Amino acid sequence: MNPSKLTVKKLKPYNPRTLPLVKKFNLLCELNETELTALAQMHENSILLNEQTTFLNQGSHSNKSYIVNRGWAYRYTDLSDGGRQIINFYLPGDIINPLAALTPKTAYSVASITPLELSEFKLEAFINPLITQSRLGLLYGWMLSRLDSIMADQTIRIGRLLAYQRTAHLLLEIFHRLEAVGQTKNNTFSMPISQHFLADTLGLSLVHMNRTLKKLRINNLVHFNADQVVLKDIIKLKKIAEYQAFDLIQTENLLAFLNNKTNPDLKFAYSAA
Amino acid sequence: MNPSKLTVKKLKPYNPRTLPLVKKFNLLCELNETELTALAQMHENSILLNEQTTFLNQGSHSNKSYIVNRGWAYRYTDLSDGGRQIINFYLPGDIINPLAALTPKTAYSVASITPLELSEFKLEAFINPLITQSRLGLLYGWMLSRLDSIMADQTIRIGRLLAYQRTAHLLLEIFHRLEAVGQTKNNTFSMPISQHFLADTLGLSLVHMNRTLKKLRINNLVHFNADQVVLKDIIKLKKIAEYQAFDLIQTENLLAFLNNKTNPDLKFAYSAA
DNA sequence: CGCTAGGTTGAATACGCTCAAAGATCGTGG
DNA sequence: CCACGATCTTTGAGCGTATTCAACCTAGCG
Repeated sequence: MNPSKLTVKKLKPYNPRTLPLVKKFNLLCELNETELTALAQMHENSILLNEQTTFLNQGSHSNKSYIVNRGWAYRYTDLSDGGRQIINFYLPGDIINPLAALTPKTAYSVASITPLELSEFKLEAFINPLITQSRLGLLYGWMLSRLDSIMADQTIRIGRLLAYQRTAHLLLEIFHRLEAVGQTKNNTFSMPISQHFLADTLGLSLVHMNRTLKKLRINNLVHFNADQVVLKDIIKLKKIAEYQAFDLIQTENLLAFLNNKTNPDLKFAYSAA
Repeated sequence: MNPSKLTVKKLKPYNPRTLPLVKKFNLLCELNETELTALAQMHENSILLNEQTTFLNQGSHSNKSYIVNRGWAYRYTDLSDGGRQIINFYLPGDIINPLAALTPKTAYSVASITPLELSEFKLEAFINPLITQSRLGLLYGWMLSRLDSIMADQTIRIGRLLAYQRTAHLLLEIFHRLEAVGQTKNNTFSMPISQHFLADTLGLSLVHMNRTLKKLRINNLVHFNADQVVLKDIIKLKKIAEYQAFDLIQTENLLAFLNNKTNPDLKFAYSAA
């Protein structure tokens, strides 16, 4: 990693509830003070990265995980013909390399898209709060499971949907993920990536990506202006994309589910003996 | 789940070391008696399923995880046009729904391909051994991370590789995963799935799948006989597929890595306070 | 003002799909 | 033992989505 592209600083005082990860978790259940403190501790240091900087290299060793506080990042692999496949994006509130401490090698590269503000943490340093405060462990596990769903949806998109559908599907996913951290407004969000990134995510050529976006524009489904995206008809988009993904905000009763997990039985199971 | 298709029985006495999951872990580090006992306990009950039976339904609630002891299963989603996308296969030694206890909904359906022998377990019942015996927790986390890599590879395959490459890539992945549980011999393994399954995995039509397999056969790279697959030139296949996936058996020093994780510092972090 | 990165469009090509039909294999029942 | 159906495999032919190649346009920046 080029040191010139990296700044480490202590975060200035902040309200934990404004942290994207906390916002996301807070949608799922009302966090108490102890939990907020533990999460705040995971955010204690901060890294600032320039845009377009690879900070995790395929095959390298790293036992560090990162919380995205601001900006976008992506995980990818380069191919011999000059092509690139983007595996997934990391948006504010996402965790990069969540199991780093348990794996000897980083399997894919991760780079920033925009200027990026990360909190670096070592899972092993937070294992105790995660397992002793049962709901935090559940939330962490829930998040791992969400990542798995995001990956599965990516497979569905590029495996069986047409370019037009794929694109609608991805826009919907990004919309809902940003919605969960309060970064949408009137079906509008900021998408700071070029068409090249979209193409490399959806397994399309740049040219076809462009034509596909044009078609969505012409059909009055999506409006693009600079990096602002407006989803003009979410219902129709979902129909086109066969979008059936887990909708975070509408998750009927994860709250009830989580509260249920704090029954004595489970407390015993999750708390340190 | 149709009860007629399901049998629950106690497993007859067995040597834990013959269990696929244990075999896989044992390649990574020499398990001690305590660890073997804990793993054996996770295998205490057994479910037998007929072939072609869906046993986890998209959207349903389930807090059960399963270890695959014998047979193949797959996770998939059906599409409105009658199509299907297979997200991943579950082979012996794999864990289905590893975080079930932490998630309110099963996001995708899972079905058996062959007759299937599973061990059902609830994660919460094994949280204590997993966290107090630090290496088991590491191995579980390592496995979650492996699943993530498998999903990422699936994205690379169908996103940026040609049908010919995709097929080679998938065959190599299956080969290495079976190798890890001792189910290969002389570059040969059993693949009990029709071409239809391969097509739905790789995002190809059945017809094109067939032509692609023929091309691999003609080029003398793979030999098919009934459900036996022989990889006749692994080096060349890897080159064709740009296969750079994590090779379990060659994992240079996961053992050293794991042993390192048992230093006093980490013991403290992982063991119950 | 000229450079660079990103976006847009046209035209030819190719990879993979659909439709269609014919073999192969296997279990089952007459 | 053979006939039959079901499932899987194989092959041909025409078509369509997406690719590649090649330009040109636009906006931002030094």
